[in-house]
Amino acid sequence: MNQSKSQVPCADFNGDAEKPYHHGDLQQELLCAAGRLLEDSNVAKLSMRAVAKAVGVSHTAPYRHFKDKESLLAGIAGQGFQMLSAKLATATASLPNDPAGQLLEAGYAYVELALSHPQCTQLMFSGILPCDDTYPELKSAGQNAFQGLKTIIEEGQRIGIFKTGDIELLSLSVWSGIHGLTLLLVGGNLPEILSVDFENRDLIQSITRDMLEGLTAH
Amino acid sequence: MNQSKSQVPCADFNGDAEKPYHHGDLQQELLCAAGRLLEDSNVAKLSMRAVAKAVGVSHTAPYRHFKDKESLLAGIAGQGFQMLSAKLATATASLPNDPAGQLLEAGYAYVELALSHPQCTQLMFSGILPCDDTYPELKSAGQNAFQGLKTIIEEGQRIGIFKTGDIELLSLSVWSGIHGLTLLLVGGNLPEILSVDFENRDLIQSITRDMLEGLTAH
DNA sequence: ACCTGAACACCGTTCAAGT
DNA sequence: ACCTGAACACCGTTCAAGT
Repeated sequence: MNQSKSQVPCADFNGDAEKPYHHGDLQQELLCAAGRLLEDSNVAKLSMRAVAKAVGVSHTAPYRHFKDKESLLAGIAGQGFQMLSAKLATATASLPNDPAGQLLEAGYAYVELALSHPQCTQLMFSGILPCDDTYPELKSAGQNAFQGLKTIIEEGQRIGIFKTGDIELLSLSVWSGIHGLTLLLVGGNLPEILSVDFENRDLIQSITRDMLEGLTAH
Repeated sequence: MNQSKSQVPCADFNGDAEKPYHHGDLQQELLCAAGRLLEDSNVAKLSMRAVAKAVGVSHTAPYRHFKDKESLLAGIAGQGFQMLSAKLATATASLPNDPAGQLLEAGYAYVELALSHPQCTQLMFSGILPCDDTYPELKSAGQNAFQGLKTIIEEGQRIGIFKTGDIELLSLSVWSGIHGLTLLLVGGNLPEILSVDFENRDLIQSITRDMLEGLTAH
């Protein structure tokens, strides 16, 4: 899958591509390479210098495009939130008029994305990055992702299958549940805690059902 | 600014030989100082050398007691899990025969501890530390914390106020909800996402109610 | 405008040597 | 047994200088 950095045995293939002094779109290439390197290890071990080297540029070049390392990380996290919004939108659109089903699909989407980009997911919610206006793009990307959930709850209330109540609070309850499960999965905490090795889909299904039904006996 | 040992302004108070060559309980002191320094910044910026300096020992001394930096971090996280278990136990004991109330108290306890040690909380679930047998103490501390929740669910089922079902799956649903809310609070993601500035207690209460009642309209 | 190389002040970790 | 100091291979970041 990803052995890209251990060694590059046949690195002579750049003979035909005379790298010009000015790079094409260095900013985007740095972001892209950084995202890849991030998943190869973890946020603590991602280095500016390694990113620069990965795109074949001097170790100070990134500072033309990113104020510092945090700013680069904010760029990666922003992309993560955008992917999340997109996946949630797709999941919602796939089951029109079925908010309960949409919730389940949203859960799948959330977990799937998180497990395919675990380090990025950690970064997005790690508190390393400020959530205020320091990185406006990061902030709005996060808001968009939450909006996706709110839309589902709103629709469920409108057609009368979800209980009434503050939409943001209900959305937060649902998000917390999915988010908590996702981070436990990503963090690898579950295998040591559950005595049975459940499939991820079963876990999401179980949690979604509990969120809909509640814990109380009837 | 590197005058490390050339001069210390008022360092004569060690005349009574307070500091012997062999330190009292260096391991515990390192752990303690590391926990403090961690909360002063974040896990990425915590350095072995700074910890050593904080307890007044050479920067290589910590390696007598911790194999590497990760091992030190595991020690901090382990303490965090122990505190969590203890708080959950206290919360549970405070309301005997009232599992629903215990759930709410457990939620308060979880959030309270997390907000008073945010960086430690991030570390505990960051995936930076392996959850397998690499750090047995860390693993069992985590299991103990989860056990606290399972006990509440079990009791609720026993007296018939919680629905039947696999205890671990139900516990996981509950934990996910509380955990998700907690991490969103700790990560600072909520202020940018909720348009109203709720009190933490109200958020926990709202989520606990939703977990008990469920989202479905009746 | 965009990139480089040297430079500085840090890191984590190892190891021979001191007490 | 426990700690130190020098050493090594890294970092992030700055800045004068090159194209």
